[in-house]
Amino acid sequence: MTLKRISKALGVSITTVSKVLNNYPDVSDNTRQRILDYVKEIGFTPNTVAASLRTKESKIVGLILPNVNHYFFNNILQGVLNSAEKAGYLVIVLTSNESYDLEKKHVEHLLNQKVDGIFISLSEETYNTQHLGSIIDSNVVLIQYDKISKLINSSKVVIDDREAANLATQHLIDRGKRRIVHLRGPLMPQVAIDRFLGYKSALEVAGIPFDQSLVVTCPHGDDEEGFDQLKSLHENNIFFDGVFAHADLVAVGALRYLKRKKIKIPQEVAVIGFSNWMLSEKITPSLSTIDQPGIIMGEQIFEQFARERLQKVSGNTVQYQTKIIPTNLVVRESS
Amino acid sequence: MTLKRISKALGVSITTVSKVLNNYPDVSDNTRQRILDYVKEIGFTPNTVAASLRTKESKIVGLILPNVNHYFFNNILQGVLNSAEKAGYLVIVLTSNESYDLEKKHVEHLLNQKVDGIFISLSEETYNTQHLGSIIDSNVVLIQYDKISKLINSSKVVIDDREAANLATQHLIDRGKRRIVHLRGPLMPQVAIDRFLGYKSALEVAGIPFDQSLVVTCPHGDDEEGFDQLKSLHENNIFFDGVFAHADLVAVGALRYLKRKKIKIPQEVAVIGFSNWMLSEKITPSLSTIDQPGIIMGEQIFEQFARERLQKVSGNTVQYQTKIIPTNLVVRESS
DNA sequence: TTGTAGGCGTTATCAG
DNA sequence: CTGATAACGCCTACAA
Repeated sequence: MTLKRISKALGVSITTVSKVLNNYPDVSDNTRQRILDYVKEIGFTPNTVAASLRTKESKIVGLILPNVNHYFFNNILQGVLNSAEKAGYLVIVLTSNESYDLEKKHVEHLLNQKVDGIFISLSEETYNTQHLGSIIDSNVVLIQYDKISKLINSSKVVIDDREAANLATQHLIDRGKRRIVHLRGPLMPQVAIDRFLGYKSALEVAGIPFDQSLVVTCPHGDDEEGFDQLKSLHENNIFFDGVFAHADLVAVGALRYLKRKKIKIPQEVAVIGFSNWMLSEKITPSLSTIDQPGIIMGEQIFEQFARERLQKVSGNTVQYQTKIIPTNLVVRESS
Repeated sequence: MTLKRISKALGVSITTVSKVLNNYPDVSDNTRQRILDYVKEIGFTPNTVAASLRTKESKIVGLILPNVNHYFFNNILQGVLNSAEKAGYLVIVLTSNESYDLEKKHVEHLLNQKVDGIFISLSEETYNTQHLGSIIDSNVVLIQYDKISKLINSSKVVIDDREAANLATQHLIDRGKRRIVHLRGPLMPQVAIDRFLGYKSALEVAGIPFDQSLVVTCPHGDDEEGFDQLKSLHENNIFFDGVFAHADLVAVGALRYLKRKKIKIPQEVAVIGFSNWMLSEKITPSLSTIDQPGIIMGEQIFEQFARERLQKVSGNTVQYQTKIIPTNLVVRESS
């Protein structure tokens, strides 16, 4: 079914049908009603593809996630989907699997597909950002979230990782801990750096000397790493009474080691994670952590997009904004 | 950048450029190379929207999930994304939130968008299936997965819930348990019914009398329900030595109750869940469960689509297939 | 108030 | 081997 067929069936022009469907005022009530009735009767809805070829507006956005098997990114997805649905937008979802090549390929694909916006959290491999430049050149709205490049001019939605890590470390210090291990993320991405800096600054404020031997990396963020790293510290007789892990799963591994060694949690060693995965409240002892409100972030990502898009089509100058989403300390049994 | 601009820049026709880009053989090597070089130089890629208006092939599929905050559906998503990426397809993701109205709206939206295929797991509210009929009428490939309607003629990808539940119950029986509680899902959807039937048939085969008082529903599938239902059975002095929960999270709640009451797991009561969530191996005691291979299912969903799509465009008659994905019993500490 | 005509960027047919 | 031409379905200045 097309406008053409409808116009033939009713003996009016294609234009008139189109006008009615797009709520143009210059159609007589009589004709309008006739068309509306017929359209409803046959259940017609216009071909979005043709419309977007013409109008250069697809009502589709692309969301690139580093992966989908992560609680935090699920929530981001959920939040974006919520808001997009309300605004009548469709969302194309892609995962970069932390690969720069894939990420770049996805961006190109989305650009060919003429999406109205692209939301991206950079892969851990991404240092070259010219694919982000090409988004901007294509006049497509770019929103960076979570792992962002500060050098690229766009709206951003992030959490204050440094502040959050500071909060977590501060909490352990408040519990009387002074030898706090930091199981940190990989060396490069900004989030891992920021969390490390937050950790360091909390120590500094509390007048606790920084000890490099207490900081070890857990690049994959899984529980094996947490287990192994804590084990090796322990076996090397490095004393510690607190653990701040860059991810809940890593903290779970740490807890597992402590339990195996019958080390009392939190009396002897207190543990705090990062992200507030669903599992962190289900385990024993339940895990203290930093709650990253992923759903809210996802919603904010879309809101930013909608705002910018509006500015763009109404010819106003586009205002980039950086939204910093507050995190919460969640205290449970492990600290 | 468009074909037109390229053709002008090189002094050839639009047609020729298009032919080169689509690997038509009837272009001289010389011209072909010239065009290829230029296209690469300026980094041109054709506008997919225009192409799909013309070819009636969008290279986009729609995936409707009941929700994204469920480990199983995440894996489905992951699997579909994997296969779609390889085949050069884009995936629009939507969640029905178990709402029939939303589901129907999403289907219409996808149809207007002229997607090549729609993959759907029915919401719990869905009994009317005429929106599925309209997918078929639109000549769009429909693949049903997980929660399906048997009445609708389409390819299907499911797990054998009945067999899986039978396996789980059988396992508890093998462990010497005879009074096995079934924490079942809501009354209506087929999956919950099938799991219940599997439970029942395992008892029957083992010659254990079925006791209705051991079967209670946990409609939301969260851990509170598991906890509460087990508590109420226990407090009503209903004896049991095994628990088969319809979801891992429910089983987690059950474990929590047993631990609180210092009931020995698995000696006094053995527990098995369903789905193999990530958390089920992280908790103590780790949870025995049925592994639903979501990623494989997702990949199969896309493969089915690709197969059917090929049959359709090559003019062959379409063969509907039902793929039953085998599940695995995962034995851990709780049983 | 209604309709004509041109074009969005691509692909497919067919003639040269 | 190359290119002119029409068409996909819709929107929108502009003319009637």
